[in-house]
Amino acid sequence: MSLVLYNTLSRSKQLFTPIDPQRITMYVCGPTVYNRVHIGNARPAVVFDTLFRLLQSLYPNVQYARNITDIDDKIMNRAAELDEDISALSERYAQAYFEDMAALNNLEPSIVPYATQHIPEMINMVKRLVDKGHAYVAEGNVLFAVQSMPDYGVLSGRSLDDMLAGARVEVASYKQYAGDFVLWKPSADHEPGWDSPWGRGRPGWHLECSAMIEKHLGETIDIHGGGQDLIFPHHENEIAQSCCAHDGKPFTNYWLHNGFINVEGEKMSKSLGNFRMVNDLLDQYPGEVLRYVLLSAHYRSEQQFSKDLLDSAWRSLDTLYGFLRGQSPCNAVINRDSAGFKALLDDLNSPVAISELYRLAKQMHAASGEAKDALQAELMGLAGLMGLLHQDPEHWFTLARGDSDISVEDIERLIAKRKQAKLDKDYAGADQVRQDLLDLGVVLEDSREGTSWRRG
RNA sequence: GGCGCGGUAGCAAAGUGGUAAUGCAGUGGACUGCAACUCCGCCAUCGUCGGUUCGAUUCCGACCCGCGCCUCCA
Repeated sequence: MSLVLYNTLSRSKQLFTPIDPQRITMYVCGPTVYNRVHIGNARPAVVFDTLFRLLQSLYPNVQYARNITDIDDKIMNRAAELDEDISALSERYAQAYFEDMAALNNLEPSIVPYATQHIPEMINMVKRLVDKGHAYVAEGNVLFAVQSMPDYGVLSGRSLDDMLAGARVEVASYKQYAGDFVLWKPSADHEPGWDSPWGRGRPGWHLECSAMIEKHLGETIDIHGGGQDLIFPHHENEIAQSCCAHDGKPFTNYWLHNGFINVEGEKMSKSLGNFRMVNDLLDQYPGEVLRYVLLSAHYRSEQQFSKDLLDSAWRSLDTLYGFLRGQSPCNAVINRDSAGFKALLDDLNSPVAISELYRLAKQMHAASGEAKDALQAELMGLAGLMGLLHQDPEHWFTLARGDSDISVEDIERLIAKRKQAKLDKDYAGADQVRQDLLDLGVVLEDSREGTSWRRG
C-alpha cells in the first residue's frame, strides 16, 4: 500500500513520503473570483478532491487548503465594468464557486483562505524578503530579485536567460532585472489598498499563496497542486518567495499539475469564445456526469471535452446505476488489495479505477447473498474514493434530461394504462403507450416484478 | 528562439518488450408478446520510416502532425 505521485519537480513518479504521517498538508490554487468558473477550472478541483479522498483513506489527518483570490486587477476591472463594489462582487462569485464545486460533489477543503484576510501575513513576508536581500523597493513597488536566488527556475526547468529570450511583455523600467516580479504594488486612491511600509498598496499575484501556505500549513508542505499553466511563473515564484523567506528551507515536496481541456477539438479560450461554464453545463447535466467525464481521463493528460462525451458519460453512469437499482444501501468498504484502489495509488489512475467499477458492478450483478453484498460494499468504497455513485439509484433515473418535462404522476398513470392493455392482450395499445413515453424521454423496463422506468 | 507534452478502434481513454483494459456507439445471438434492461459473442496491430532485440505499440533515432508554457490564464 504505497502512494506514487508524478512530481513535476523531478519529472518522474515518486513514492509519496509524507513529512509527518500524522498531518498531511496539501495546497491547491483556487479561483480568482471575478466570474463564474469554466470546466477547465473544475478539473483541478475534482482531481485534487479525489486525491484528498484518497489521502484521507491512507492517513488520519489531511489538511487540504484551497484559496480564494479575492483581490486582483481582474476583479477590479470587472467590478468597474459592472459598477459593483469589489468585495461584494468577489464574495458573490466566491459563493457561486462553492455552489459549482458542491454540485460536482467535491468535499469542502479543510481550509479555504481568502487573500484579503491575510494582508498582514503578506506584508510580513515581503518585509523579510527585503531584509534578507531578496527584494527591493522601486517607485512604490516591491520587487523580488530573481538573481538573488541561484535555484530560480528549478520547477519549470528554465534558465533566466532562456526566459528572457522569449519574453513577450514589455519590461517595466524600474526593474533591476527583467525577470523580477512584483510582491507589492502601489494603489491609486480609487483602487483598493492597504497601508504598508512601502505606502498604500496591494499584493502581487504570487504572494498570497506563499503567505497563506506558511500560515495555515507550514514552511514546508507535502503536496502543491494546480493547472499546468501555473508552473511558470506562478509556482516558480511561490517557490522563490517561500524558500527565500525561509532561508532556503524546501517549500513543497511534491508538485502536481493537471493538464488542460480541449472543447470540441480546440483549446478553450476567451478569443475562441468556447468557454464551457460549469453552471451552464449543470443546467443540462447532473454534476456527477461532469465529474465522471473529468475523471475518465488521467489528470495529467490533455482531455477532450464535448457534448457527445457528456451524453455518453451520462449513459455510462446509467449502466452503473442500473446495476445498483434494487440493491439496498450499504456501508462502503475500501478493499486495499483491489485493482481499483491500486490504480488510484498509482498516480491517481482514475480511468483504470473507473473500469474496475464496471468489473465490480458486473460481478456483483452475477453474485448472490453475502458475496453480492460484499461486492456492493467494495464497489461503493471505490466509487466513494472518486466521489461517484453517491446518489440514490432510483432518484438518478428520475433526473430530467433534455426538454422532457412529463411528471412522475403522468408517467405512472400511463404505465398503469399500459399494464391494463397488456392484460387485455392489447399489445398494439400497450406498445403505443410505451412509444408515447419514449417520445417524452421515458424508457420502460419490464421485469418479473413489474415495470420500472427511467428518463434516458 | 528556449522549455515541455502528445499522436492507440466511430467517439473517449488505459496499458505493456512477447501480438492491446474499460465505457459509449455499432453489430450477431439469448431473453422478451415485441422492446428495454441484462447475458453470451464480434468489432484496433497502437502517426511514418529506420535501429536495437529471438520478439516493439511499448526502448533508441529521424521525420510528419497536433498542442502547451515563456511573467493574464485550470
